[in-house]
Amino acid sequence: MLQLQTIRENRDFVIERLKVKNFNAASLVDEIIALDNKRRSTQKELDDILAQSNIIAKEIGILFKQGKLDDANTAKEESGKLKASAKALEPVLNETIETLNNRLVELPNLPHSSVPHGKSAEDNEIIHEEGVFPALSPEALPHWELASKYQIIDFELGNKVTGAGFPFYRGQGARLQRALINFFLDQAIESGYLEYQPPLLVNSASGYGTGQLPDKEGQMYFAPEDNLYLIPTAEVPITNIYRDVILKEAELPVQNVAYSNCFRREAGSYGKDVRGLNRLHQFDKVEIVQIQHPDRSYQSLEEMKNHVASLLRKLELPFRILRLCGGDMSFTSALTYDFEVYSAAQKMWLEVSSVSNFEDFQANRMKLRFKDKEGKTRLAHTLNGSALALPRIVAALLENNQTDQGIKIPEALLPYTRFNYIG
RNA sequence: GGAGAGUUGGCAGAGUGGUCGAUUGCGGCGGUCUUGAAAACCGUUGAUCCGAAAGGAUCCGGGGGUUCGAAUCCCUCAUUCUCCGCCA
Repeated sequence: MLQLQTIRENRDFVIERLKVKNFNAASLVDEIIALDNKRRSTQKELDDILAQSNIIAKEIGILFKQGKLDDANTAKEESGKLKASAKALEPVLNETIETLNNRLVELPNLPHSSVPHGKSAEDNEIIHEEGVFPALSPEALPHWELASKYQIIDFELGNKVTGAGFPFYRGQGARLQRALINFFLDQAIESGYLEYQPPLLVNSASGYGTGQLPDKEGQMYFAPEDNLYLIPTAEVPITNIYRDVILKEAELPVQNVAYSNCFRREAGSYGKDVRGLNRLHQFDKVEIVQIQHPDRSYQSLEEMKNHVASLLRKLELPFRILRLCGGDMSFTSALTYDFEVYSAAQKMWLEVSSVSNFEDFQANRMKLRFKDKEGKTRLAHTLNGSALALPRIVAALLENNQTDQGIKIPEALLPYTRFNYIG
């Protein structure tokens, strides 16, 4: 969430910026400012009462010691009155704070000044494109058919055992998955990231910390018996490591990487472009997360962007980078780059990574801070990106590299697969 | 799953109803001394909110309660340790 101070001091600027996200913030912002004023005056009032009653409580202690029981009892009465008025004020204050917080989390992050205006995915700005489209014969197969031809991914079996969107990977398919995971992890480690293996279930405090809760609750699988959510991305546990943490400036940047299964209900997205590996309920992803000094977070964003680009280059996949427009960006992001690979048999661009700078939006919600050189406590910036999500990478690899001898494995993966062809 | 014991500041560890936001030690920071460093000595050292400041309020695992007053008493949840049971 945005900082109150920002909203208070830059009302018009906040409203202006959020127009880029097609969000009309004026009335919400004014309501927040009004609630904040009420909160402050109520708190002042309560603080004064408490201060008064603290003084009396101390006096009573002294009076008792001196044996002045009558005076003590008089003071008790007075204290009782103060207490009653404090009791009356407390719910007012709590309610105000609660309403204020509820309003505050409705306000999206401000988009960076470079974010293009726009309504939907069509308005995203293509900032980079590289690689060559493979020349496939007209008989080239989409990946779901290649998957069954070589018996490497079994969607039907997944339907039987679990349900749609939970495929089995088999033989060389399973080994390719494992190879990609290790390749991605090793590449990240080489770039200075520290590997974690996170829990796959998280509590609700973590869900709030990274912003999945409250608004995207329906997108997560939930285990009610234990009140835990299956993670939709490793971003959730990895970023929440730092919830309520104050880092030293010297510890920045924090660079973490984690492989995890990701679970998404994908409620409401049935029907379109969901064949094969294009959209799954359970998939594998390697995620990179950075926590950085506010002055250097955009530098980190560029580094992360370059890291992802280098992975796709090594996998020899044609790809492009988009700068998301205001309308297509997530609620929490200030600037997002999407990576898409070209899957040549489907003739479709598939999103395989999304790299974002959240600035202090997540950090404010989680109270993730650092102590700067002057000893001042400040909010840190958080960033994350997929590096990479597996299923669509696999889809593109299968489709683009199909040959008469089978599916050709790119050079960079050979040490990991230890086979040159699938088939 | 059952029984018992814990949870205090960066860490260790006092504090069982009254001036305790909290003794002390370590660590950190600043200084004296030194060519420099170490040692020694002196000082300093949590977070949040309100306030221009002075100052005030809140926080001793989370939440609730008792009391004029709670780190200290009660309830509840979480968590750690020990023992028993079960188990990859």
